[in-house]
Amino acid sequence: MKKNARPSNVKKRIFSEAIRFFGENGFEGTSIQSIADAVGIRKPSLFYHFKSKEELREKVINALLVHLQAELQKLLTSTQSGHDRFFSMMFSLIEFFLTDHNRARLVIHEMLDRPEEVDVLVGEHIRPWTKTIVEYIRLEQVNGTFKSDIDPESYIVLVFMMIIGTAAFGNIAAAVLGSDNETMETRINEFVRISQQALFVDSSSEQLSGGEHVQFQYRKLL
Amino acid sequence: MKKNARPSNVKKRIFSEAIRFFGENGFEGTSIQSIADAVGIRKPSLFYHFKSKEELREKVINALLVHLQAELQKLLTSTQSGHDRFFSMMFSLIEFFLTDHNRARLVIHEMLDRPEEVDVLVGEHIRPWTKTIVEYIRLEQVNGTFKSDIDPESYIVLVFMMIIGTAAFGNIAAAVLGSDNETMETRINEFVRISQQALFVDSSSEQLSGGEHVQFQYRKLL
DNA sequence: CCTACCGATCGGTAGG
DNA sequence: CCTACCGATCGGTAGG
Repeated sequence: MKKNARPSNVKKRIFSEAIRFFGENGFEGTSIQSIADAVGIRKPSLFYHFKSKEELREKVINALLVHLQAELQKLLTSTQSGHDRFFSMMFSLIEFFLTDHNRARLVIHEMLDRPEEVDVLVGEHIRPWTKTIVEYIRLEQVNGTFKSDIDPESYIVLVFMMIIGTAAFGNIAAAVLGSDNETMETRINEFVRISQQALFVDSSSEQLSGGEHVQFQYRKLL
Repeated sequence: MKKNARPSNVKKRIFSEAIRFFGENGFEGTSIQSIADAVGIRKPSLFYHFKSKEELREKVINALLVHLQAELQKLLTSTQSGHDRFFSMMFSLIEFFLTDHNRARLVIHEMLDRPEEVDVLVGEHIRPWTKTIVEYIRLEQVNGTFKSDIDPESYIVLVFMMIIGTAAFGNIAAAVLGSDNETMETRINEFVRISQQALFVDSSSEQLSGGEHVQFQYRKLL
């Protein structure tokens, strides 16, 4: 009976507090004690659910990538044109990281601390999806819709960097410029503009339709 | 006599080891002991030069921004056209972070850990330069050389994210895509392409001249 | 720049 | 899930 029991509430709460603390302060900057305090249990009780701090880290980052993978999976089941699928995936990424900026912070912390391990996990969960996008970009290059001098792999990585950068420290970067009127919305608008104008051959027709598509969806986030 | 002595060799070595460790492992992930070991002194000796770990952190990040500021300053003294100055500053940023990826890692770590403090320092040392760039972009928008729908502030922030992202985890991100043939050079080429096509109205003439300009310079880094 | 030492906190275990 | 406890390491000080 107890063998097949689903994760207890306590275990779930440890998990969500760990995501929060690891995202906010990083792994080294987070003590098991602080997580236990936040959950409302004693420190040794935490080791009943997770045998070490390291295991907690691994399960947290793994869960995040599985979650993202599931979000991307949803999109494939709904039959769409390549065009729609492409922008849906782009939006899905934006939504995932922007709805909780600690996700982006967590990923960045992990990429800094354990690049090889993150590579393995991303390879398992995310690489199939990036490959799909790469193939789609190549197809549209042959069709003449997308610019021929795009390097699809680099393009995806750079777009990804803009997304997690915006999510992780978007709100702070405004002060860098000394302008108060720069909102998150204008930042995302500019991101959409940049990533699309780097893509479409005809930046006056196709680009606009794609732009409207993405803008329509991300507005739900704001 | 000793009062006016310049920073001793030991102090300098503590400093450079601190940059290395803080960049590689972050502030919380670095112990004073490990820095002392790397320098070849005992731990308490370090506190003769820096009164606390916190002071060491502040001086390290401050020195990095002063260094970057100095690099940007150089460009203003050499009289150039607005066009050349713009691309020189872009290149200067790329060079600064790509010649030592720990600089980018350090900045990212600090932005994650102490956003407000980084804001203050960037405001002091970097904001004047971003303002110059913003003004130049607005000028070229009026001239009709740059696209009218650019949001200059957001554009600069997003370009900055691509640069430090590439410098900090550029080499790792290649594995994300499962392609071995994606080199740092193609990544930077794609970065230049994206950031320029988002800028120029006429992407077949001006863009190419700008592109050649930047490409010519960053090749020195590779 | 060193030896000697400090209280606090770290991740983690024993045993219930 | 708790109490009681562990060795190791943390940043930092005293005093020379």
